[in-house]
Amino acid sequence: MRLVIAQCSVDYAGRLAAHLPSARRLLIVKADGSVLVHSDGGSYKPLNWMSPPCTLKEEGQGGDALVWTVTNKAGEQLVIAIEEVFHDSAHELGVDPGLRKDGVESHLQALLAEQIETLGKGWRLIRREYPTPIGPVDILCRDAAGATVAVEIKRRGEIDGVEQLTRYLELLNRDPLLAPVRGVFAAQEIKPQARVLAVDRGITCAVLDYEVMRGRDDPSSRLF
Amino acid sequence: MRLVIAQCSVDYAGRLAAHLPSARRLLIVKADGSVLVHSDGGSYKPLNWMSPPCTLKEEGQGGDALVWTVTNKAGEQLVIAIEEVFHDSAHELGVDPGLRKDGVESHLQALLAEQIETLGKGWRLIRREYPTPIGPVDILCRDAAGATVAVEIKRRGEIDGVEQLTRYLELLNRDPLLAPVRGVFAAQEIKPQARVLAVDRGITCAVLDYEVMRGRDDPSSRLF
DNA sequence: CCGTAAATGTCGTCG
DNA sequence: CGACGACGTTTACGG
Repeated sequence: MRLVIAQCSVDYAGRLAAHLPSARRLLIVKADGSVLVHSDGGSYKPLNWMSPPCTLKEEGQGGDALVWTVTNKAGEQLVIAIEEVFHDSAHELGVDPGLRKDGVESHLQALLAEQIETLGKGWRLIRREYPTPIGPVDILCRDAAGATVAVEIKRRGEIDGVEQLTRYLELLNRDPLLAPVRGVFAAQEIKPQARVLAVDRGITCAVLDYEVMRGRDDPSSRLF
Repeated sequence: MRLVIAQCSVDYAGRLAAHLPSARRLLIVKADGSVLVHSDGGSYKPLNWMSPPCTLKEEGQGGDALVWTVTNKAGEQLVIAIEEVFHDSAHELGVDPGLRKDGVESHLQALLAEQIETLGKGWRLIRREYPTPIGPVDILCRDAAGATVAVEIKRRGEIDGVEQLTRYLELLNRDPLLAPVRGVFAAQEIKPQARVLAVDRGITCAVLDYEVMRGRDDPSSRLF
């Protein structure tokens, strides 16, 4: 990894065109050739960048002036005109062992499938990821009376999720072996507008308590 | 901006829990206190990070060992345990003038409004960003026969966009001065599932060629 | 400040 | 390799 602090201007020509006027910035060149241009604020997103795989060509322009041209397979180009370099260092980092995550939707889905009676006493799981032509339904199950229920799970329940569940319900209800199928929209948090839309469509809302569900979980299935 | 190359392990506890085993990594501390943890590969996204506003607390553990604790307003924490430091430098960068973009959806919308006959001979623009209670319709126009048409524009046409247009159409069709209103889903690229859904709902799909439209553009309206 | 829509989204997963 | 959905999405924009 190479770190450069430099006064530079940047142009990107690819999926769109973008331009950065001259200023002092951090340039990062990673081992895979990718380049990031960071300012001293904003957030984790660089001002500009080129994703790997790509190649960096460095050309002198006389004096301190340099031009870096970064090109990827698709022909997208990032051109960095360097006026002055204030810092330039290289470092060996090696391969990163990578990130372990816990608490995402897939885990919520696994927990709810295990503990389907969270939604109602006597409920039984049919299957997770029940396939339909427009994609899998998170959970398909039967309530105590034997009626089919489709469950859509989100970490944060917003309008999109209600739309998604609505599409599944429309499709599932065309299947005479399953119909009538009703819907449950389950999330750790449900936005007011999503709840209004769900209720308007006859969909039940269920707020899930991740910590409680995790507490009831079989510990062998935990990540760490 | 401070740049540190260090052997470190990282834990994040916030919206989810995440852990990074010990490895050599780049740590960036920006002027606003935000922290990025980068490996020597991947892409522009850090392995882990804390967005501003946040505060960094640095504590010695004896020897080279250090612990950085980064906390934000919501109580989310990023804990970086540093075993060994290989590089540590600070740099003044100043405020960045920011990025200028060209070729995003707003530009596509402007071009299509200018060249509305791309969608059909004799079509006339009513207006861009036609307001409705649930948000503005990208373009409202009339076809050669004088029938109202609502156009939703995307760079990449996916299911979300069809849903969005469907909501607009439902609303617009309640207005007796406009009804019947039909829909056109216009994008540089339309995904198969989005096309299926659109056609099923009687929405016409139109694939836009940005380069061709740009060639026909009035150059005075360009950003640069 | 909240809600919605866009993004050079990026990233995983599954066909 | 493409399609699809999640994301600590982040970010910009409007009310």
